[in-house]
Amino acid sequence: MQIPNSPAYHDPILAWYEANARDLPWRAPDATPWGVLVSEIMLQQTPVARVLPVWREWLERWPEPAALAAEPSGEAVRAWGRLGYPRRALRLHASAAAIVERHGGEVPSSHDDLLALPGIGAYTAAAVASFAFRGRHAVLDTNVRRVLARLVSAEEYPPRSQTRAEVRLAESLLPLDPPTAARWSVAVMELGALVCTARSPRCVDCPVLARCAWQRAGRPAYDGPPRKGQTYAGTDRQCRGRILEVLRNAEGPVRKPELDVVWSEPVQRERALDALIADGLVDPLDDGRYALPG
DNA sequence: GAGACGTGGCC
DNA sequence: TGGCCAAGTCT
Repeated sequence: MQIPNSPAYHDPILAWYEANARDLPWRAPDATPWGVLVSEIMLQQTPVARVLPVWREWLERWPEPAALAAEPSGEAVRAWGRLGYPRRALRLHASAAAIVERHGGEVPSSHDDLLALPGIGAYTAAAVASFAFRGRHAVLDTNVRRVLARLVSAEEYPPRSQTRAEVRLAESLLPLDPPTAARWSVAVMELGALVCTARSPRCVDCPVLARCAWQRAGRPAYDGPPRKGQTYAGTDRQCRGRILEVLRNAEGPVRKPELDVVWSEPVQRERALDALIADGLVDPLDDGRYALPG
């Protein structure tokens, strides 16, 4: 389905955003591209409320990429705290180093240069290029995908994995003027986060309710294939989390028994520890102890 | 392209 | 209670 670039969609959503946007620090006028980049990595699969305090600590401690790059990667992992998916901290540290080496310490503004950084995929490259540099890029995150699925495709949820059709649709809806496109992108994301939510959407507050295809169709329930539910208890992921938590909370290197106590099943425990080492999240010392990477 | 990868809050 | 969900990326 092709929808022309249309102010009929743009104006109500942009106006809604002006009136309803959350006052988030990475959206402040004095937010730097580095601050935006850090926020985008932290916000991957992680709610805003949990990101806020950690983001403030990071930006105070490492106000620019060079400051982070100058520290051991383990410090990034430790400061990551309980945000989850700690490989993100490692990749952010590696990105900071790459920014210093390849871009003179300045976060690059081009989508291609951003995409080349570790931990930055299509979404994050588009988000940073848009929100930090006011560029014109299709920003297709889970919020935008859901809004477009409903507003245009009359589906309660978007497909399981992103399709070319979704990308084309998002691009076709992008305002022509780059700064306006950047504003539009963040506005649609915010609409998805606050109104057009996954469960119990607040349609009465929607600025484009009258144009919503899903609404006009009678809000039919999702009838596609079951969406993946992630188990956690008893998994390697939980085991890895326990091990890393010990290391984060320790002052320095710890002995093996201190790690062993967090998981009773030895085969899984060893597998998880080996995987953490392979991922670069844990450093096995010569003296047999374990530490966050140096 | 399916599966791995953390953590916690909500209904 | 427990499944679902949260600004994804990588292999």
